[in-house]
Amino acid sequence: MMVNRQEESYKYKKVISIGIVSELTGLSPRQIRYYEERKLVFPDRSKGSRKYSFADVEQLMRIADQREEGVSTYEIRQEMTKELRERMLKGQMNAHFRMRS
Amino acid sequence: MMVNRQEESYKYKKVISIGIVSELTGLSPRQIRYYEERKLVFPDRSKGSRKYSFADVEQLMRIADQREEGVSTYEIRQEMTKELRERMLKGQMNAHFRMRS
DNA sequence: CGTGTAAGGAATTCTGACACG
DNA sequence: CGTGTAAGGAATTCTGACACG
Repeated sequence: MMVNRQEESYKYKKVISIGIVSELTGLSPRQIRYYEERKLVFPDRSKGSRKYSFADVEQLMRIADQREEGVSTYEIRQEMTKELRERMLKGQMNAHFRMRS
Repeated sequence: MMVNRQEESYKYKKVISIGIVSELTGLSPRQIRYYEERKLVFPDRSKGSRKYSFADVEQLMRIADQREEGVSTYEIRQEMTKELRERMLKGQMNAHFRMRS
């Protein structure tokens, strides 16, 4: 499951405009912008307009699923922060004990 | 070097507008459109406007290199057709003899 | 809270054409 | 042949705001 650097970068390169993201996710541009306001996605800006990565698109699809289940943007944000904390902790443990994942 | 289907698709999904492709390749929109006219790239259309994949971007970078070396669009096209013929022939041989690549 | 919409402006993209060479 | 540019129009995106609830 290893991917070369070039291949990997496709997933994270922010090159997709909001209209296409809207088509890809089924979310309205309004919703997509609102989720940014709530700090759930972080597009780049290219001359004023938002640019998203495929990773962002995946993230937005997860958000859409959770919203359908009635999860609030605040709760989604909490969950994200929590997962980030866990990943950082795991990273620290790896650094200390040279664990293999 | 195997990549899952999701990962793979990022490379070929046509989601990038011409302005971003221009930034990514250093080519002008005019040049990019011209190379399409010469049948060197084949963007999709989303409501009238061209959409490119990362594979297209790579292809355009190769074209840019060749053009700098003085290769004409006609010659580049010939080379592409030739490579396609070879790949198709190889595919046929695989089908017949169950060769492993 | 989450989303729709109308508003006005700025930037993008499209095509066909003329220019140069 | 390959590329720049001005032209006019259409579609996109942006922001801040009002609306509903």
